[in-house]
Amino acid sequence: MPELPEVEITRRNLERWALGRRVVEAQAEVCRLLEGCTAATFRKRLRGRALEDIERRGKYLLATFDGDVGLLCHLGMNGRWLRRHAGEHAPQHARAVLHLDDDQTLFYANARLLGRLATGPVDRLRASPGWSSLGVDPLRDRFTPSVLRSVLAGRRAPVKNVLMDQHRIAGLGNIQAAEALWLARIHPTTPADALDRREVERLHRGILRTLRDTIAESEGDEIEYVGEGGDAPNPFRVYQHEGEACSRCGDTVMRIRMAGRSTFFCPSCQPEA
DNA sequence: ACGGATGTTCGCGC
DNA sequence: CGCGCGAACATCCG
Repeated sequence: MPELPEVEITRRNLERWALGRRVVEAQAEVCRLLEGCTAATFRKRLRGRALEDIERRGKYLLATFDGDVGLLCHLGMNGRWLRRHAGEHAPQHARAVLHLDDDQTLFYANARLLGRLATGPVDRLRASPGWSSLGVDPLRDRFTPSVLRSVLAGRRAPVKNVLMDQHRIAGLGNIQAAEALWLARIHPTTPADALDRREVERLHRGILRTLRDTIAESEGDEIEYVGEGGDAPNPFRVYQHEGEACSRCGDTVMRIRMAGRSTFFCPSCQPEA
């Protein structure tokens, strides 16, 4: 499920589970997620290291261990970090494992192998293309309406596509972009540089609101998940609500295709320019 | 069975 | 250089 909110939840989980803990054993499956290191170097670099910091930028996670060892991680479309206690079985599609010094085990599971796992000196990981080319992170960096205006400036492309361009603004994906645009009452195909000041301000608020609300929502889920899981209802405002009534105006939510992705919007609340 | 899925990267045509 | 598009990746779910 990973866009910025889920990656942030993952970061908090890892921090809570493992900050200050030592990795007593590490393994990784040889697959295309593993970048620039073999299963042997993965193990050698991480074994014996204590986790000192876990940070997020956009949809990337960077864990720092003592001895200047880093683990850079992208969850792709399906990736997750899960915790298991001693004796519990590994999750499906576990691709990497960190055994901690308190008998907990952390699993990186990823069914589709979309994503990335890289180890190495922290500075080298920070300089790698994925991390170093990220745009402004709305929850981490200084993110004001004027910063957003400069992100959108000079872009004729549809505003939704620009919002999903990780090199410009990092962390929004197909869901969060749709949600932010609905909150801001802006049609997704509007050329980015056609937004006026008021619209940019609404979009700025919409981005922060959907990210914060989704994070809060996911935290609530975690608690409920411990018990039993029925199917949670769609927590989003327009995403995947095609054919249903817009919760704001009652008109029918539409779906169009943009750059190969389903794009949901309300034709009344988000009129085409 | 078929189509679509929360991501990124690459090649192609313009 | 930049943009839109489609494909590719491998699996799951409805």
